[in-house]
Amino acid sequence: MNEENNNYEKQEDENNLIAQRREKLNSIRMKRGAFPNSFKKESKAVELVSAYSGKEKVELEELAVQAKVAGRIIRMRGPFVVISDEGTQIQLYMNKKSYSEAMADELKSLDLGDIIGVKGQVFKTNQDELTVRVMEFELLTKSLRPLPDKYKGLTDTEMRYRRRYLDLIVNEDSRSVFKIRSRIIRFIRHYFEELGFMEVETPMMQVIPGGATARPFITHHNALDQDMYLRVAPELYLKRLVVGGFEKVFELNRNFRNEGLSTRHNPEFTMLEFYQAYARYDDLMDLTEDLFRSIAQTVIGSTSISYQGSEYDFSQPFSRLTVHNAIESYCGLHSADLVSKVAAIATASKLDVSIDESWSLGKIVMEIFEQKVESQLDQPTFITEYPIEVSPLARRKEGQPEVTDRFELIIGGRELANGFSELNDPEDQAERFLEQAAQKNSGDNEAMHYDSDYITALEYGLPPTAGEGIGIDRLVMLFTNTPSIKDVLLFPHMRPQQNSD
RNA sequence: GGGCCGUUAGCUCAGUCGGUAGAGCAGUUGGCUUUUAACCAAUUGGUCGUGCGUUCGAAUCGCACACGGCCCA
Repeated sequence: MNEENNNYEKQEDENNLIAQRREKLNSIRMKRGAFPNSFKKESKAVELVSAYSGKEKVELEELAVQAKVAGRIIRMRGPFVVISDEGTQIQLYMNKKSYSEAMADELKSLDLGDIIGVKGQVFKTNQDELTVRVMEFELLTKSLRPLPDKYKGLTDTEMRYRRRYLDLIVNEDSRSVFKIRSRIIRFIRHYFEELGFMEVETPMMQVIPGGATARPFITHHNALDQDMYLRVAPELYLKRLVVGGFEKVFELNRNFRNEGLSTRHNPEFTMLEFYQAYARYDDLMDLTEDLFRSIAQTVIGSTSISYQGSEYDFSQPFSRLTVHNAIESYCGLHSADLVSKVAAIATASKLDVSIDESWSLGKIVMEIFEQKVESQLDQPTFITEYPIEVSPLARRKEGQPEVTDRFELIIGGRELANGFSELNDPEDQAERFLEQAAQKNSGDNEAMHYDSDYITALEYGLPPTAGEGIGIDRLVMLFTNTPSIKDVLLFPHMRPQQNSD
């Protein structure tokens, strides 16, 4: 505490503007409690606007409505002060000539950014602007730091991410993105509950990280002297619940992956995963189409949306293509070009896709797909028949054991969802885990661990089940037309700044 | 990991050929007081991202580093 105070003392004189405001705060402290908390807000700006902005000036004079509102001062022009109350602006009329000398001094010392509470009568100005004629006002919180430019706002992307609160004060667009995010998440919960799914919470700290091929974060539990991992996916726990008889479950929460940052990747991100017993992967494709259509309809208000220059109409069925068909049609190939490992290596080299010749056929095929096809898939497309080697938890396709009953949904060249019929054969699963463990031993730190408790669960019997994960951040990017995952995360991960003291 | 671009006042940005740092906004003082990016007058404010180098002299040229953005892998 002492140390903090010392630092606080030291950072005085950051600049004149802040020093001047500190002076003002000090003189307030001399007179009274500088941070009063007894003001009761009786109206929201948004309520006043919706109730009275349609009324005529004379009507309002007759009604003589009294209002008690509070908010942050974001504009001052002469006797007019505009406050922002939860993003809604309302104008106040505060003419110092109509106050006592003491109150006039108080008014004069108000700054942009201060939070005030006021009481007065609602009226309309000659310019037809709804306004509160302030009879009494009280400074509730002094703002020591000046707000960004009143016209240009805060445009520096780094500052917008690092000081999100400032971004939210001055950029209504940014507020809107996070309101839509919240509505989407609320809608998804409602949607799954209506379908009879139960929301559950499974461990975020796991002894064996499973459910996805990704590098985990490692932490340590001191009392047990045990290394633990932040989960890369909840999948294996959710399927244990299906074994336990919770046949329709979903979890909507954070996953953690120890990988780089990009416009599509943040180390912690939000994932929806859901599992339904007695369903197949094609049932989930139908559900996914309906989910996207419903989100667009309910949250955005239209089944058509535009995203970074593309238009997507979710009232239309999504196209469905196998991995092989997609590569063939987007790279101008024939089925013979991917039929064997030798052929696939030659094809990769022809397409200038860098691969490792020790990789399996399936992995080479997927590398070609990811490098040459995925980014070209603009309109919503389900890609199916993923190779078994890259799908260690998915059921084999009937009569075609080298591929799985799996799909991914690609929109705008990005993976939005990944689902499959679950592998419920414990012996096949054990072999797949062994294969993953072998890859891990040979240096692939994204490969899965062998999870023997999960095998035990499967041995008790997992009913035929289908499951899916949907990346919520990317989904929100799509519906808010934002180019970077940082735009839809309130506090995206940033490198620490130097000289921050 | 590689390439390109950016970093100058609280915010948004100029800064010519290397020659002693500029504007608007906000801030301060005064005026005006039913304005709409309010207006009028005066005025304060800078470790030019950090470090090293070249030079008589560096915001400007060179090198390295940091952070951010975009593109590629």
